Amino acid sequence: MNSREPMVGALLHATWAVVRARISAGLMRAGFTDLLPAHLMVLQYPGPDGERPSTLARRAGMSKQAMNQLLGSLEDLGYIQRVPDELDGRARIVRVTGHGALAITTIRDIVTELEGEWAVAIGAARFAEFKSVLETLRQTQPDIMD
Amino acid sequence: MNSREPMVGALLHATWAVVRARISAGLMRAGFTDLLPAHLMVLQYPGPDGERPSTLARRAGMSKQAMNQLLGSLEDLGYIQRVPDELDGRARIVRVTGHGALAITTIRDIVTELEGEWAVAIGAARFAEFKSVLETLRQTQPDIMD
DNA sequence: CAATATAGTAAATTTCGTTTACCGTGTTAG
DNA sequence: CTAACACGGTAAACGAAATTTACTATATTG
Repeated sequence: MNSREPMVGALLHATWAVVRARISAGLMRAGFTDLLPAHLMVLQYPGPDGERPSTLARRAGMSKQAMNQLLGSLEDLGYIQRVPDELDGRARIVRVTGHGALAITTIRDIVTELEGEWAVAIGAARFAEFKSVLETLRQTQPDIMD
Repeated sequence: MNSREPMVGALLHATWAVVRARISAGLMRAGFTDLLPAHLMVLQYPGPDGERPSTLARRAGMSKQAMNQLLGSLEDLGYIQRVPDELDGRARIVRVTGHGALAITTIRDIVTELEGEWAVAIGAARFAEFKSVLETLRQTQPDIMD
């Protein structure tokens, strides 16, 4: 019985940390020095534009209060706005500002570049298969929250 | 140009969240109710036994001070001990207690079970390939810390 | 229309990690 | 040999990030 074999949990976390580090470093280099790590959860794919705070909270796997704090600071920093939903007096809709869109584009470019490197490293076909498996496995878990 | 395609960052993070949730839920069910989420970084594969605090810090990608706080609370809770290193008067060695070993085994069983489900879901061969790719990609990043 | 559910907010608290600063031990260069 | 430096660990203060608890206002349902 071999227990020296690394387990998916650790592997997934470590590999995600690689992406995260690249995004953070790239954003700093691009001048987005006011973005904190937690903000990435909001700006990351597929971005918050047009969504409700509570939808974003569920998507990020955190409470709506926590998400609202993130949105509050992102609003203070000028990346997003929260406008009233015309169709539902209780709700708000997140709108990404021009500045926010620029940050999102920057993140997307950074990740695209990394994906390119990875595709070269292990082969485009294998990498595509890898992403496809990831997507399938993620959907194993119904994201019920709060 | 299709920008509707999910990117690795989000995928990795979401999939890791699935594992994390399973571990937390399983630990609670098994009675380890005093373990906090951050403790998993220490107890997760391959476990801290015989290692130095600073080694664990580097492995977890955090400062040695942060790791020491985790180790301190895990010691208070009876999961580990820190004993002096006989060969180096400055260093300490982490020793997992019986209780700690039980928690580690529990985590390992939970992840093994999930891996089994995943292997069934997508096929054992594809899953093995998936893990292999993960391992390769993780090593893209040299883990230099502190 | 009353009861309940939903969306969001606010404040306090806890958890988590970094920063700054330090002590003691080991290693190395002169 | 010993002075300088590197290394492992620790402590306290702080900052970041998320939860818990509690509440308001609007929608929906019976």
